[in-house]
Amino acid sequence: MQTTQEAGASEPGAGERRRRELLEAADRVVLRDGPKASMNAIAAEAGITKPILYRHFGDKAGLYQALAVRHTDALLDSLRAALDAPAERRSRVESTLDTYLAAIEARPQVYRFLMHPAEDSQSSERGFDVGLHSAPLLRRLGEELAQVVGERVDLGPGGEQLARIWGHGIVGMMHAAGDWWLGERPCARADLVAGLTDLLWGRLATAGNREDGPGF
Amino acid sequence: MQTTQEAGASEPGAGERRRRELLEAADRVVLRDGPKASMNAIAAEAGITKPILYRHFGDKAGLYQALAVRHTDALLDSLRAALDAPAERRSRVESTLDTYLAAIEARPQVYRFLMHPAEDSQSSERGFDVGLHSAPLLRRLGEELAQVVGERVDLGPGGEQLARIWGHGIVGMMHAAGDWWLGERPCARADLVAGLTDLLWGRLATAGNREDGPGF
DNA sequence: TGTTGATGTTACCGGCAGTAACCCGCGGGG
DNA sequence: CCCCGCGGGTTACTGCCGGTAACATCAACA
Repeated sequence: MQTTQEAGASEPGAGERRRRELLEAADRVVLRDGPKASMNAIAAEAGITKPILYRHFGDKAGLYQALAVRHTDALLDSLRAALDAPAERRSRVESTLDTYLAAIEARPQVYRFLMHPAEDSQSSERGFDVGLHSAPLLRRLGEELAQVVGERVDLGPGGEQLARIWGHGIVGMMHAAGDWWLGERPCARADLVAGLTDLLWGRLATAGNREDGPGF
Repeated sequence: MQTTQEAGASEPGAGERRRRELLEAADRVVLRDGPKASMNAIAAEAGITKPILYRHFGDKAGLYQALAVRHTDALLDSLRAALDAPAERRSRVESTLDTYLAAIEARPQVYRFLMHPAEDSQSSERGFDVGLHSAPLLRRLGEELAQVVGERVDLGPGGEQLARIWGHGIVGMMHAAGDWWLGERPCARADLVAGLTDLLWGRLATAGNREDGPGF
């Protein structure tokens, strides 16, 4: 076995490499079978059997979380790049939205997996800790955006909290609209981006009522 | 053969009543056990056994959908009321947001169930029909809001499509922010409502940059 | 050589969704 | 009066999944 080329207790990154291989196999299966990929299928794809997966990731939620972290990191890098590009604010928002939509458009299976992960863990708690149930991806995106907004935009007193509200709100808007758009494809990506940006730019407040209808 | 409207056993609508009883039992179980409620548990709560549930609802997704429709209808009624109240536009938006948040605050278990229902069905299709995976509740809310906006607000040419984009976007914003808020409770409900409304009213566009930081 | 520890396997458990096959009371026709 | 069909109900099963215990293999080291 070509391994252990250097003496001592196994080379430093062997475990890490193995882990990455497993994650890539899991990725392939999830990409092929959707979120209902079974541990057996993932293990088979990786050329091993279930207990090894469990030794590496604890349980299914652990594997899913590891997968999610990978993809979320990648997506966050893209989004940060768009958010940091030198341009005026509206252009940044547009290109960030477009980056997100392009990502989910390119790999809808991955996206779907990220949005509906494990759901359970134990969490048999009372009504407490109702949180953290949904996709952690959305939370991370929301917090990240909140941080960017909070440290760059002057929102006056209480701005930190307002930034968090906006961060999660904007991310949710992006997500839901993207989800719907990905399913129905009612328009080009650019149209969706423009529409959402208009919404964020307050066009709902300034638009007039229609002559017909009860008004709004 | 219809029926035997006399004689105690079956009267017109008996099936409907039975169905409602079953749904109420299912509701109780879901409220108690969360989204992982099993068909066995639901059947036991209803005082019957599994196959009857399957005769009534086909499969678990069918039961879940029936439950979801009930709650979604109820929630939609509340929201429509808030949306139709006579007041200026901003007040309507605020009271609609507040109604939604009050609902999820009052019954977080029901809310969680509605947001993460079945996930599977068969749907082993290719990349097609990627849609309708997530909670149908969000889709319904989005379409409903799109309709209200589209028929009341003058959005110029292409307004129908823009209204749909906004409908789904606003609903997603409301949902994600509510989800986060419900989990962390970082502020009072009214603060969240105000923050989101500010966002929709374009405050992101008009806010200035902070002196420190790279600007936005 | 024998021990130890990592690595991998088989074989199993409990629980779930979903189904097949049986069961029982009741009304109607001979 | 008896039997027959039929709708509502149950028991008992299949197949799959997540998760685990116990066993097997092999390298390195004393």
